[in-house]
Amino acid sequence: MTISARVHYACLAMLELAIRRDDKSPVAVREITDRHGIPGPFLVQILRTLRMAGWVQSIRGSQGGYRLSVDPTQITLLDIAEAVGAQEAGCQTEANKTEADVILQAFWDQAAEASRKVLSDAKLSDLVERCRHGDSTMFYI
Amino acid sequence: MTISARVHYACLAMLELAIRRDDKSPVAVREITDRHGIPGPFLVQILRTLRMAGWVQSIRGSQGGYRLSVDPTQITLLDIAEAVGAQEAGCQTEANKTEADVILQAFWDQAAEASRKVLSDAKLSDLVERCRHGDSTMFYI
DNA sequence: ACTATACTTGACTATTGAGATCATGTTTGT
DNA sequence: ACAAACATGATCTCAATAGTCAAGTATAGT
Repeated sequence: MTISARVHYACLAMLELAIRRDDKSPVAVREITDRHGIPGPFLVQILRTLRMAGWVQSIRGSQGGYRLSVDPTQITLLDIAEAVGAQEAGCQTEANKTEADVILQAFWDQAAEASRKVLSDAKLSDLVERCRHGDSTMFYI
Repeated sequence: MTISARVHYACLAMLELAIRRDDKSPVAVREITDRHGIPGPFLVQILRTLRMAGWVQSIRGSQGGYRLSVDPTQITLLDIAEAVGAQEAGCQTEANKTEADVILQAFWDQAAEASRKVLSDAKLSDLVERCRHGDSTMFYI
């Protein structure tokens, strides 16, 4: 599971929208790019993907912007990463013929699964909480 | 932890050399490439890296080849992957300024650590055993 | 109705790194 | 001497990521 800038940006945007989901007015793209230093048109591209996934809603026109349209407890970092196209870490060599290939592949799969597990345990709502409490300290295993 | 073809090939080569470490004569590059369908010059490039890591020894001249020069119980898949340059999955955006950045980064790190853990538990000697017993079935957690 | 603001869409460019190859040189067994 | 086999560095191709541009559409506020 490779975390590209695209994935990171997508998560930042979702987090921002989740934090401000009770605002009266929607969040403008500009506000997100300014706060996090994301290239504007690039974020728009990413938001489009998120909209097609049904997770954000866009409001056009002046005073427009984006709004979260799902329950933050139902979305995980893994969901977001996969939606914007993080690719599997599994090194799929076309035809695994030899036994050694198969054995190694099993480990690659297992490693990929381990990181997927971490990300699928991270609910968007948890991140919101963490941001609200200014709790940027993490507990590693 | 992205598993590139380079990493996969490196592990295949190390595994092959580990299996045949008690052979009288060294293993020729040609034998490895033939068995696993690895592009010849590419494998040579990888073997050079492994030699510089001190894990294989090259014997020049006719009847030459490669030989494992370390104890297979001391080398893990993670070691090999890092030696040939698997890059961290951690998406290091130059300056993590905002708190959201820091919080997300912690998850990327944690995910990377999870897959590193899997690979660091896989000793080369274990793989050799598995190959010897024709045991290509894996036990997922 | 006009206009500024802000999202929509699709095409486009640039940079990077992985994967792979080539040519030429060096070493060594027979 | 000859051939087999490794050594080394340069080079090439291709795809994906990161990022840009331009022309268009919708809406709020006046």
